[in-house]
Amino acid sequence: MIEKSLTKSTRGRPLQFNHEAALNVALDLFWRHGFEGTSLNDLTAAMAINRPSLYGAFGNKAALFDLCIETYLDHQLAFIDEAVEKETLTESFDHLFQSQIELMTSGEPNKGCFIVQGILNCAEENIAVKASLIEARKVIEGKLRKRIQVAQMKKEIESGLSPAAFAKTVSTLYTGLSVQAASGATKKELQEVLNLAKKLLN
Amino acid sequence: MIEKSLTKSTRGRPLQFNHEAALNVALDLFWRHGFEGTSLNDLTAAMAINRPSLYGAFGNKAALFDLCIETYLDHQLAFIDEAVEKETLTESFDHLFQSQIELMTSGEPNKGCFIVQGILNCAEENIAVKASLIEARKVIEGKLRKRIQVAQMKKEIESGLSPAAFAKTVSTLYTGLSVQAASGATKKELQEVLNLAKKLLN
DNA sequence: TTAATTTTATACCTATTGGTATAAAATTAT
DNA sequence: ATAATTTTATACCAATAGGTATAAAATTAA
Repeated sequence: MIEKSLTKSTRGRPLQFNHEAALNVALDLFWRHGFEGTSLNDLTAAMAINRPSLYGAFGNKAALFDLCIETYLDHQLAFIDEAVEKETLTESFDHLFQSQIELMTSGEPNKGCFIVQGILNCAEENIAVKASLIEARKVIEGKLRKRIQVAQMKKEIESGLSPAAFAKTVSTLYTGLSVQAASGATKKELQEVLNLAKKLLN
Repeated sequence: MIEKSLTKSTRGRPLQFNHEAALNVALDLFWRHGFEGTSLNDLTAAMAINRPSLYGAFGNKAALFDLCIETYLDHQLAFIDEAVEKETLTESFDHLFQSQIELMTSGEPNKGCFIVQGILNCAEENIAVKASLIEARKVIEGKLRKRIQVAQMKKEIESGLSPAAFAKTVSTLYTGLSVQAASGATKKELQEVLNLAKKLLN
């Protein structure tokens, strides 16, 4: 019953659009304009489906947004999992921030980070949406913390400082960069910031 | 003609509300819920005036928001001007970030930074609002840059690095902290981040 | 006291919002 | 073929958005 719309049905009129492609289009819109800034008319026009189809396939606007968060984490932020698996902590941070800058200065204008945009963007009535985003950030920060703990065990960095605090500091730099990108900073400017910030990361 | 509503009129029914107090109420709402997240009904209810009075006194919603930016810069961010006038660069940064953390963890939940919230918050149709906010950030970054140049002239820090890039790095940390605050970070957590980040600032 | 002037209050306007009822269209199982 | 099932299309809904027309209320100048 729950998987009604998840399992491919054998009877009835076939779906006339690609589920995943439509989801990516929705993510692109939410990314650029935020949850409240993207209307259902915007969505259905860009996804090239009509409104009841959207509700049938994705539930409602908030559920669609949640699916976009998943899509973003799985596809756009795959570099985070890559980063934490690097051999040294320096390599991890390099891969993390290089990939981030690349992603956030793609598009015209810069799209910044979908998660960060969303957290600041959504109004009070959509508190559930905001909670999903904050949870996503917590997951990311957890991955960074574990990576830092490994580095401490390997004596790569001093074991005195709190991994949680260090992870939050890295996360703070990450969010700062994404806001700068969203404010129009160029890739070159972000690179310069990153170069200066390396004092912090080593 | 232009100053029609700026000059205090001698005839006619007197204003029944305090202009500045009403503005502060509006700032508080916009700060918490953003430009689109704050409706005219929200505004008039909280300001305890009716709609035509708001339009008569402040123009329209966007003009009111612009006035709130000014109010925020003048009153809430006064510590930036204080900071750049400190004797040493270390003192400047200390005052800057201590004041910032204090401000952004005031309120329940944390209000974060009005400017940063606004930049990420506003939709495409309110591009003028966003431009005002980005301009405000540019002014702040300029003040930091000048302070850093002074420090270089006084040989307080090495003269090799670019003041603009350094200022943008400080600004990046600033915005990162404000997003962390808006995401629910505690004052203690922000302090820890700041302590780690001091490696960056010295 | 009356005329001019300014603010306040009520009621309204059009456009847009997220969401849905209903029936036609397209498919598969019998 | 026909019945069952699923998606699509059109049209609609109530609620809310930002903004304004109109007239009453409150004040000062004459």
